[in-house]
Amino acid sequence: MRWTQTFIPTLKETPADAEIVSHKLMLRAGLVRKLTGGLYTFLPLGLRVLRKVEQIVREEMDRAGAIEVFMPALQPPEIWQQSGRYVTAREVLYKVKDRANKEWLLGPTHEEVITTLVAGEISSYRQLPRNFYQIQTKFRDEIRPRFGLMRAKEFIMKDAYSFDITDAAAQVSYQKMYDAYTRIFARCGLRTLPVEADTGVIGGKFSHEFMVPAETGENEVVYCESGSYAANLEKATSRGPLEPTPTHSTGPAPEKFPTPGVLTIEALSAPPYGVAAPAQIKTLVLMVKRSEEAESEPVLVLLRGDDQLNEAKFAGALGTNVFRPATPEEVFAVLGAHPGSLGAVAATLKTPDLRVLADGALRGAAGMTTGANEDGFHLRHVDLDRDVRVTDWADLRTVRAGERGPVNGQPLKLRRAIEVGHVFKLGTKYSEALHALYLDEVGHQHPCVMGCYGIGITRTVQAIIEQCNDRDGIVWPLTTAPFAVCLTPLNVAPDHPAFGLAQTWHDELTARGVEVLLDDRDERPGVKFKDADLIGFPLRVNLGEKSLARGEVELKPRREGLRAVKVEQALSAILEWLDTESRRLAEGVCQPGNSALHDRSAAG
RNA sequence: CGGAGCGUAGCUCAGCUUGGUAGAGCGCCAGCUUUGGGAGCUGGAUGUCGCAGGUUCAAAUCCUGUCGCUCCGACCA
Repeated sequence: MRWTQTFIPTLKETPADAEIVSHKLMLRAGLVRKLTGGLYTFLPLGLRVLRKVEQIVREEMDRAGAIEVFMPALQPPEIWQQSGRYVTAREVLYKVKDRANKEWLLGPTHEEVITTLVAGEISSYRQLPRNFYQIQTKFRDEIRPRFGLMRAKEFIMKDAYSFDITDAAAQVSYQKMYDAYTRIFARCGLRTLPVEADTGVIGGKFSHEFMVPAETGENEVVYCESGSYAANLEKATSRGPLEPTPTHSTGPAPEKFPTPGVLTIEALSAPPYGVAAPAQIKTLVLMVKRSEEAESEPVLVLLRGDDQLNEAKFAGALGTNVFRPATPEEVFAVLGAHPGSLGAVAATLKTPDLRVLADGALRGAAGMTTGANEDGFHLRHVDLDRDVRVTDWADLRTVRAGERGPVNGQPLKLRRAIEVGHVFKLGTKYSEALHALYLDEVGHQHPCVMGCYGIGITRTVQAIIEQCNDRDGIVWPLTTAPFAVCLTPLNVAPDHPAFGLAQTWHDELTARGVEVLLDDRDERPGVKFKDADLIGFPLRVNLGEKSLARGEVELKPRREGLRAVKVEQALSAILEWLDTESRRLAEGVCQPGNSALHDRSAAG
């Protein structure tokens, strides 16, 4: 390909609406252009990268035995009503109407469609297992699209759905996808960290997210250096807070004492009270909706004073994710006091059958201090077991860095990350709702056990840029670069030897299957060098008069120094470099332990 | 949806406080010079100042409304 024959609008200056480095570089390198918030046009270079990631995904999905299909993006609302998600997912659903005023949905995902297909086509255990996948545009009415392709209204996703006869078989399908994902991201040149993920209200422990460590990520992951534990913060557990919870009773009964104006844990831990945060009980009031029709009902949540509620864990413990903090008015109605003076001591409760969820870190807690449900007063000498009627115990706290990991007690670390893939064991939720049933050997009917597996293709493209860049621009891994080689003749006069040579090599390399871009622009060398570095071609070859006079050209790998080679050896040197580089990447694929934890230093 | 900020040339931005002929740099076009890390000089083209109202002799500037974008939060199969 010749530079002047394609369209590569690079920018010297950063567009004002880009915030993170990958977004800036995508725009500056001419990979994409914004149509409007959350909607982007892929320009030729961006499209080439996109196709490369798609191809890697396709090859690994095929290798893992998945079957490619292509489903409609436009979907009938009926199947969403059948699965129940017409209501639960309503906030992300784009709805359109046809001329007969019938409503249609733009698919944010395809569980309903694939399950409907399987329901009609598969009826025997002999036809299972099956894993169908597609690469397709998804539509989600994101409340706040941001960071370019990271969170968009329309994006490309690879989604796969497995159907098995038993739970055990579904686990095998799950593991195949997990392994395929590990290979996919390694081949893309991404260092990812698979973490245990929240399974939400569906429950179960089979969900992993593939995370790209990056300060700009929207997720937080918890991990330990030994690699024995890694989880999304929403899911992460530990052996508990570092500071122990007091367990020695300090008095025979709770004692009320005045605390005028004290509304926070901090205020109560300061003089003159001096009650350490771990010796306080934090009381939260949440309004929970058990079903669409039900009224919100209050639930008390007890945490240690220095802990934060983990809402995902709370949702899991409750079996619903429809809840919100109570308003001060609701709080007063329930407890007779305002936030700052709340507590769960049974004797102070107006409603004895109020549901009380307590975090495990409070087990056996004694000599604690908490609100008295009377504005301006607290209670001390509170013993959990003696004074509080806890309905349910659960792990509800958010893990903090430094705590001991659940697996081998190693200290936990926290860092931000971008989610690029998610594997999830679904169970029978959709197969039951949409009747994807099979007959077993003895003629009994069962719902298929399902799994779903997503990769954000467009997000992966940007994640690669976020991880592989330097001061001068993008540093593409060879496997996902828009072109492997950029030939840069410094003179493009038709009869100039540099240009002639570049054209010959371009044709020669192209014939050998190498993806070459010939920079045939009549620009000064500085412009060409800057653009090539900005876009980040793995290898640049400079053909200039000075070195040609010595019978040489220059090989400039994007992340290595300049190297002069004799003209007659140049082609084989280029091919050899590409060969070495692709072997180097392939080795990375074979070592999935290529720890994503140790960032930057090993980056491009 | 709550909070904050921004909409002026293709891009980055100044001008707005204190109303009075629409600006700079880059890019673009032409010419000359230059030619190994975003060249120099000369000349040129380019704007309903996001949109709609209002105030005023006069609005990019002040007021009201509205739309869009960005960030923080809430939300997020």
